[in-house]
Amino acid sequence: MSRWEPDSRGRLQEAALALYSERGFDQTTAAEIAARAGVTERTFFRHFADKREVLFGGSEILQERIVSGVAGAPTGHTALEAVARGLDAAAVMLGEARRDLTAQRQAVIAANPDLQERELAKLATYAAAVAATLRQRGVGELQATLAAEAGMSVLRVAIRQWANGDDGRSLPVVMKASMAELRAVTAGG
Amino acid sequence: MSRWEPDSRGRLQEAALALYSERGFDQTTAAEIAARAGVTERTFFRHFADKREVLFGGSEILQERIVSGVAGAPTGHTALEAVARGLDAAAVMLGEARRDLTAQRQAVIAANPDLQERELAKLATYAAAVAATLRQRGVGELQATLAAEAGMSVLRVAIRQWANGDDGRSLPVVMKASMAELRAVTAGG
DNA sequence: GGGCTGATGTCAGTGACTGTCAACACCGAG
DNA sequence: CTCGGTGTTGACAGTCACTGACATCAGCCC
Repeated sequence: MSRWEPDSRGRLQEAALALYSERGFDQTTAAEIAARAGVTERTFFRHFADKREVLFGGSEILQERIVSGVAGAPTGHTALEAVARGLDAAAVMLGEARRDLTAQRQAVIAANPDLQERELAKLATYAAAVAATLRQRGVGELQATLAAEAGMSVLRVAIRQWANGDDGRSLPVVMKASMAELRAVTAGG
Repeated sequence: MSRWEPDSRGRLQEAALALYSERGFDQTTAAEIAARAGVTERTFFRHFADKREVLFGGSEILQERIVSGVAGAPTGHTALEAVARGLDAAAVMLGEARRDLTAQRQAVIAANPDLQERELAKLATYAAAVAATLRQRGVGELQATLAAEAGMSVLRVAIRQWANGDDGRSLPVVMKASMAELRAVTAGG
């Protein structure tokens, strides 16, 4: 048997989500999260760069999925069509997660400005990666940036709608509908 | 004569921009900024909520200009056309600022992830205000959000291009060109 | 003159985050 | 099997962002 329980990182993520939900982000100290996970505060900061990052564990993987989706789009696709492919990939991955956990996480983020900042930063990172991928496909710098950022806006509103659970539509369906709205609004609607 | 020099807020902003440029954001303490401005650290935090906020002094005014531009658009205008009006207003206001100072500020922000997060948050605030204004004009929630966020993407890329000073175009002109790119990319280009 | 207000100074305190060193389970080489 | 390297964690001290509470004092109104 190990000297320590395994997966301290995962326990820290669970503990943080629970405590942030119960008391709120500001009223939770890193030491409390660590204690709940059975480790020390120092270990918390070895796994996560700061108090916010613990809520964004899977973001690298999600980014990779999105980029792969964009890169895998047929050559004939326009920039926005390629972005839509990436969003489909994201929707599939996120749709596999438990919607209640996603909703809980979104609620925590919505309750705190610092966490909202971090989420925006993550989406901006995705957008930059998508834009770089589009450029490799021959899209101009400016159009690549705009298409990628518009796509991330679509991603955000779709996730918000889906997590709210107002309707029974799956995330991929909501995502496609949101993308259609973007096309409508910029087409002159 | 006053007990203290007037405009401590303005002096703090100047001192912060200078020190952030010289040493970098992380290598500058709030106490150092305060000392350079001739006040105490406590006074710094009375004027600015945190170390980052000192770089975003005029954001409320800019937001007001953008919203006024959107609200003042003719009734017949589409959502995106109204957003373009707001961007024009922003371009006029920002275009009056010294481009070198804007470039210096952008360079400081570009060099630090925390400052980039704050900038994204400011743009998101503008987007939310614009979306609310669009909704008052009868635009649906989803389209209002997407049009507003796409507009803020245009604002960001236009400011970046203008601050870089690669060409001699004025900010309003760059802004219009960027908006045209957005229309092109979502129209199927 | 006297009290009120607003901006500032002073000081103590909390908590986020970091650097450093030690401890110890694990694992591969010999 | 033993030994040394490796990876994860604990322990501890330290810096700095940020806050709350109270004192100070110029300007203003009466």
